[in-house]
Amino acid sequence: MTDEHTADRDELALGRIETEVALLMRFGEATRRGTGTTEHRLLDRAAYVILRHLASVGPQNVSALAAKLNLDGSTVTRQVSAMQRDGLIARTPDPTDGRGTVISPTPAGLQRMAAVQAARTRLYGDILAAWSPDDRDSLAELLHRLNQALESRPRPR
Amino acid sequence: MTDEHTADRDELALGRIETEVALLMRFGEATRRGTGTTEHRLLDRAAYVILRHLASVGPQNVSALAAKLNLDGSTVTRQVSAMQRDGLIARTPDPTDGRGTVISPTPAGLQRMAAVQAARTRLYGDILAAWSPDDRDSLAELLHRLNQALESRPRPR
DNA sequence: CAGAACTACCTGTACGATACAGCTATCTGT
DNA sequence: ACAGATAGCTGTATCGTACAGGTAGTTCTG
Repeated sequence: MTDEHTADRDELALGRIETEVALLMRFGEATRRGTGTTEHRLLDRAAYVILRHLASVGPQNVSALAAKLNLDGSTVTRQVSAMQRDGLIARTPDPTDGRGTVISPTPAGLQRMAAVQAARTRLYGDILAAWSPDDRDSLAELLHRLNQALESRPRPR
Repeated sequence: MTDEHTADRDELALGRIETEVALLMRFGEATRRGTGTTEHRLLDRAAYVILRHLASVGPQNVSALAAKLNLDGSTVTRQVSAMQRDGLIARTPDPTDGRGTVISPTPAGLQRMAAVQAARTRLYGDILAAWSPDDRDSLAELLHRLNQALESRPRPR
């Protein structure tokens, strides 16, 4: 912004970030698809994210979940139905609103979530085995800030 | 590994990384889905990735693309067919192998790819407007290293 | 307080991206 | 020259998602 070198450097960094995020996304998807192996036999990803959210902020109704996850309500309805069938969450009528249904994680659901989380953490430990603690911290911190930046800018258009 | 404090700190960082990557993935998908708005009207994501790869390493056959993108050959076949229909790539018989088909980007394809790339880079510039150049560089670098680490460990199991 | 407008959820349906299985044409090694 | 491998295509199935429409319950308004 102040001089041309800085502008160039920024351009470059942004391009690299764009590239790397795209690449990471590819990896994530490939992993998700390809890994029927472990976790995803236990818990498909949507269920994992829903459980994490329920665990962190407490029981929620379908609409709140949908809003948080950026998904259509109907999608969440179905995912929640599947999770109920699998005993991962429980539906109870919302006492304060006859239309609503409150979704709560079951102990089994929380336990499965924790197991998947642990497996993933282990996986990262494996992948980042050669990294210094400082680098790990930095990555965690920068990703956190990136997500914050993304969150505060939900409508890119 | 050497002392308990380090181990704890690592655990923590790994957990955070796991969380943030999952979150980033969610964002990416939500953006992809929700954004019929701009880029994705122009170029769906698979096409973008394919074009990027073709642009960076030159014309490829379907199998090579599939391997690189971690996708089934049939998937790539269909994507490539759609891209051919849209004039983004051209198929030519492989002169050195009668079975093969070489996929090359067309000028139109490269141009669309560049436009999407520019749009994305601009978007990141927007999102990271408040970041210092140093932080941007760090993020780019760490993401790059993360992807490298992921790549050298393609089969987590 | 009655009807209108809204909201929460569910169900039907459609679509896109993907995988797997099976096919044909071609190539390669013995 | 034949057997087996490989490249690509097509058929079919699945999964996650969205959108449209329906029903029941809630809130607002005159």
